[in-house]
Amino acid sequence: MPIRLYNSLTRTLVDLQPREPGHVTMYHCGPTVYSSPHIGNFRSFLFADVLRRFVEDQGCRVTQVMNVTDVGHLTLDDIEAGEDKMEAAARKAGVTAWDVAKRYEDEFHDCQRKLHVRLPHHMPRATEFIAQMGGIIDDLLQKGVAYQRNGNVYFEVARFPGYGKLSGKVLDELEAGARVAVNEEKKDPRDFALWKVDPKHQMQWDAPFRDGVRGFPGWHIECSAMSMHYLGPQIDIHTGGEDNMFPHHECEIAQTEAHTGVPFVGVWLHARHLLVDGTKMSKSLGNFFTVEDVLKKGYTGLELRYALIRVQYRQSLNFTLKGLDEARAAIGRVQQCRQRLARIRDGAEPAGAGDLAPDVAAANAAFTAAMSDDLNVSEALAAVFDFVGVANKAQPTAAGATAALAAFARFDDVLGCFGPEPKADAGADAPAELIALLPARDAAKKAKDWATADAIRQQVAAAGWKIVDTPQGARLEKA
RNA sequence: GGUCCCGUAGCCAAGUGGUUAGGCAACGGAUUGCAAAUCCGUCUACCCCAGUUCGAUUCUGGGCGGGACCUCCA
Repeated sequence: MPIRLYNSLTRTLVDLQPREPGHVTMYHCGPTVYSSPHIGNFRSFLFADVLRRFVEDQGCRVTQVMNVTDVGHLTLDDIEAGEDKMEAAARKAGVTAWDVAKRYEDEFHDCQRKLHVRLPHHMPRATEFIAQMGGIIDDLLQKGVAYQRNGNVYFEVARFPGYGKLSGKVLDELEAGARVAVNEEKKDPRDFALWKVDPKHQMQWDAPFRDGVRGFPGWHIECSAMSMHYLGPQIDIHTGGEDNMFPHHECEIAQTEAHTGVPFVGVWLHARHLLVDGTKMSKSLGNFFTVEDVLKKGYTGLELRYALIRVQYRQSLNFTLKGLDEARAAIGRVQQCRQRLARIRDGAEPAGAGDLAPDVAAANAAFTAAMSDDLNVSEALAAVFDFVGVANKAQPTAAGATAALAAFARFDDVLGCFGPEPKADAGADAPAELIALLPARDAAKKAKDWATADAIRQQVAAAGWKIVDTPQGARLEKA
């Protein structure tokens, strides 16, 4: 079944057709490492992760590149002062911009691990691709689509007819009242910087192109350089947050295609921003959460991951604490089901005669269909939960249970939000002294000595576990 | 001002021109010595107004409400 995706460039659903059959190349606009990653960032990154996992699930090899932007961009407040976000963060913390970048890059990777992200094959830093950026700038200058003024290099938008095709921005209607800083150097206000010169800037490099002046790269050029380096001039998929569409991706297209002369990206995908409590997340509203903020509240990475992927990427997702509680309950329902199946498979619980094969096939088909439909995770989850209901009602054979478990393993391989298969004996990891209590509990129950039975239950509960009574005797589960 | 998205039961959220999505919560029941989990049942909705239609939540137009982008932003 082909994977249908919504191409932002054409605003249509298209079948994913990799340039090289069986191999999909993806580039994702990654984090700018000047502050702690927040849940909004990770909605986008988890979307990219789920996309990669599903493409792999469908039998394609994937090569995935995500950049780390460790060169700062101008802040709104500090534009006048010529200070960028990383340098502002560095100044406030009393360290260098390089220190800031390192610290937050580490934090980003830590969050990736905690949210069970399958790591991209390459995660290059912008600062390590200055030479490659220079090569493109040099070429654009030679081709006459870029020009230099006082050392600053600008891309001349008027020389690239396709400018605006992604974002739909009409060239001569970019609102005069908008935040377009007046810049006398530019031939046209829409022209964007490829290289900037500012002696006050901490991060500086000798110009990596002919007749250039020492400075630092513009914001957009890094993605062109890095994607081209790893994936060649044409890539299958490029993702980012919806805010990246303009100007960032528009500029990427312009400079890359002006340089290579061929279409840059097969399918552009943009993730919708999430809302928190129904409104835009912002520090001033007090509804701003970093990944770490959420984990500190006691939620697991899986729970946060579930909450962030459960809505299709093109819909705005309303993130709430209640949603995290729902995620916890939903994951628990799946894991409970898997554990029972594991017990049946391992003979810890009597098997029945049910052959789940048709149900497994139906669930897999429904899941695939949902995910193939522009990554409709909500519908895919519905397929998973429909199957939970079927499995819970069934009395499967050991083979049937095994097949069902394989289906769940597959669902988790794609979504990554349920966790590993629970052990058949969930109490195996319990402290030995608790396990030792179980025979006494069974004996007490048999003797109808409820006082002793309850005392044992309480003792176990105090240690963070719980007793589950079954026809096969009592067993332990993590509370 | 320009461009674009959305409005589904208590909450989250799919989907469809006519046949109860799903999750969470709540309530009732089965099961259990008591529990947990599970199962059964209840709650069965599509912002408002027009239009098209045999029939609209689904299409069209208008309104109201929320949100996004218009060179900080995932």
